[in-house]
Amino acid sequence: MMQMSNQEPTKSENCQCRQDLGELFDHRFFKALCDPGRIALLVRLANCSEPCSVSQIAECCPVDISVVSRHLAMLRDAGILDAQKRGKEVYYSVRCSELAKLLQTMADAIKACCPDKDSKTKDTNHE
Amino acid sequence: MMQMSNQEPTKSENCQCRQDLGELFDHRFFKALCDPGRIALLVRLANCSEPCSVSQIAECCPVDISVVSRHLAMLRDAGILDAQKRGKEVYYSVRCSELAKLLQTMADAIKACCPDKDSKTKDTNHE
DNA sequence: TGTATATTTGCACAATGATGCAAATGAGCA
DNA sequence: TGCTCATTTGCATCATTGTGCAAATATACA
Repeated sequence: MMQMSNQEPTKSENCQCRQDLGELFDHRFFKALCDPGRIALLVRLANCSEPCSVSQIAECCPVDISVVSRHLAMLRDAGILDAQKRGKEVYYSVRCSELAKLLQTMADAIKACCPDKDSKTKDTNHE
Repeated sequence: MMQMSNQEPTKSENCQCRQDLGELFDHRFFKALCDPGRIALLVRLANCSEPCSVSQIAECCPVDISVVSRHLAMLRDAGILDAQKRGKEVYYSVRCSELAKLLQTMADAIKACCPDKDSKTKDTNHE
């Protein structure tokens, strides 16, 4: 999941949100991040400049390493993390660009739904 | 929750993400949106230009109205929706500005963590 | 006050999710 | 091949969550 499907806002209406909000806001993405432990893993990896192995990540976690492994796999399946195998170890890292882009797209979509355009709409369809 | 706490990136380091990612990414926010039914409610309300009552919203939902009421309350408690009572009815609407701002802040925070600054960093700390 | 409508809440039950342990799988190395 | 380490997976258990029904609460109105 988390395919970005780079679709421009159609701006056929002055409300751009009627099109694809349901697809953009995928509950699986939010489900992946609804657990405090998984959030912690994301933060841990985001603060890390390099990919980290499961063991390295699990060092600072109070839970069993199998739990960490499962959580990392969930974040990977949600498109939030990237995993690459080097030897016996699996190195996880945050898919920063994709994640940032998705959040940005969500922010823009919600912004486009604002009834009062106080948030400085960049496409001012003046009429 | 969902207090925005308008803190500027400190940019003391070239990685701005080390500060408050853990607070910014609140699992309660994601938990509120991890259910497909609640996502549908958010989309429904975002597509609506005006606030809608619980009954109006529940009309297009396959679940009991009590479930809708509970879901709306969860989204309200998460800071995603606004509720205001008019007579016997409670009208819900999306807190567009706040929601967009939160998503934007998250996007920026993740963007700042990108190891390769391919995503057009707006604050180019050139060195 | 009594009635009707809108919404919320208590409760029970089913479904889902998180966790730890142990076993299995995969990869490097002697 | 046999051994070791890293990671994943099966399984059982416990906790959390979603759901619907019924009752309770809140508000408007006759």
